[in-house]
Amino acid sequence: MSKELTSRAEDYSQWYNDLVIKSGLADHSAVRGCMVIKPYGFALWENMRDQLDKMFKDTGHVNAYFPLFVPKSLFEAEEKNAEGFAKECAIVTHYRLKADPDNKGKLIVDPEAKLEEELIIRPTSEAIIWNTYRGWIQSYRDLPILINQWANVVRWEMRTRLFLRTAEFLWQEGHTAHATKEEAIEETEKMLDVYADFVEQWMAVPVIKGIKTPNERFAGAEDTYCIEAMMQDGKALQAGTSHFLGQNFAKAFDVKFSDKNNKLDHVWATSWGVSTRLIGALIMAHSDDQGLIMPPKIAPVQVVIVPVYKGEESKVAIDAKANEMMCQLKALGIRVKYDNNDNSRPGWKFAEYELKGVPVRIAMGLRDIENNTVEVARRDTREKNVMGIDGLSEKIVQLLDDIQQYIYNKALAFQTAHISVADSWDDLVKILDDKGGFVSAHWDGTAETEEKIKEMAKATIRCIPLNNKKEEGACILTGKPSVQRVLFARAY
RNA sequence: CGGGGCGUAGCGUAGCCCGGUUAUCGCGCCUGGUUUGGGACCAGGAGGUCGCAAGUUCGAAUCUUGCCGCCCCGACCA
Repeated sequence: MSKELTSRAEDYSQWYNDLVIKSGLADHSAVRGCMVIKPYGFALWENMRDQLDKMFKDTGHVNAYFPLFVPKSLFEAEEKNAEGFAKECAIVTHYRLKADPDNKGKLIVDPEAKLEEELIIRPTSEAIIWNTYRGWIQSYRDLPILINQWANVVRWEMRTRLFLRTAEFLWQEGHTAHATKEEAIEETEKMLDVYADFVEQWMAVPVIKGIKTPNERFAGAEDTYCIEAMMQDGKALQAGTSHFLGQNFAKAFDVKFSDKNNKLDHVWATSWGVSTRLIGALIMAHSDDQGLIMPPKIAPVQVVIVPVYKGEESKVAIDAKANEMMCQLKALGIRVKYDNNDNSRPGWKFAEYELKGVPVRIAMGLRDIENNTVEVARRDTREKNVMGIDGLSEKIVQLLDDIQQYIYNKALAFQTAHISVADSWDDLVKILDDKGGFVSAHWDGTAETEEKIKEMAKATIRCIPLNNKKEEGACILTGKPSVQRVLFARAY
């Protein structure tokens, strides 16, 4: 493995790829477009998943699991949804292989084993879930249903990138059913808030909450709410979506309930999801040319202790002291690793844990044993300080908090600095070209204009921010009247 | 699917234009030793269907044809 990471300035995209692979988060696999999530990457995902799962449960949701396969007839039931996903579906057509008579040791698809009805590998689970809900819902007393599932889905993307866009990815998808429109909208907004809280407070990535334009809406939704994050190269990344589905799926799957007055009505629905793509957001929001920078709250390892030996006898003393410190840190709930592997030297370990983004590194050598100190280095600022061992654990807890706050503030400052206002077409293009980031500009509200802007400036409307201030203006492209500004950006 | 690049040891590569002993070098790996405060050093060692297939040739990593795969830029998208 080469020591050097491609720098962000040199080639941002290459930096990202190098970083994912060299830090041990994930690797390309033998399957086109599919990645192997390695233990370090999966540990990160588990921490994210566990926290989200807790937040879902705290808001009244329960987990369930639905099949990977969706019969084609169910898949096509909600027309817009089916149409939206049709061109990126993997399809199972057969259920058996057999020995190839012309080619010893090889297998062929058994033509006798063709399925009567093709099965779609879920790109999302609305169809199979709403088909199931029909049997669960008769009365308003059966509502609401607040279910989440942790699953994998497959979307046959033309071009893939580790974490950001893979053919198969892990995610969670919430699917809720409600008696009233108001309640469903409330749920949609509530889950958007959960996502925003998680991404900001746990991942330390500031986001902008908003609503998608009809063009950018989830296929089959009445409204798509989203959180948008800003990456260090000035490109936006959709970090999570929460959809108000209206009665579309209830109508497609004939899911009705009797209200208190025995009046029959279709059920109101929401769905919401975040995926392993969040890991991509995390990497691109915080990391630097030395490697990853993990937010302490979800870092697989929060503190690493590196011993600096000098001769055999020092090992005994340092190991003892380090183990004692590790116990104290663990007692405070800190995820700590003591790396006394003697195959690599301290300098190598320092670089390695910086690459992996471990928030705090403690180096402990003979010098420290004598002085009752350690060297504490923080990954975010790369500052090093010699600190006394007494009362260190509590200081480390505080330090982890400080780091979490610091990287959030840094990302927020970057985001704020990358929200620009444009009042002319030339300004819009110039800002997108030179600086990147979000550009707040007027838009006449038509899909045609949106499409044209996308073609001409390669920028999409990321969202109409929630609580957007109403403001009379002229569309940046057509000059037609506009009632508010929207956020444009080039995006992942 | 269009444009560009690339496939040689676990990783990164030289050799290819102009065919010819045993395929180069670095990292990593194994054994032993010395080391350890920012990616250690010495000695010895292992590791290769040169992406696959066919062709040309006395002889192919090198030339020809076909195929496969990957990466990057676009179109599609979370």
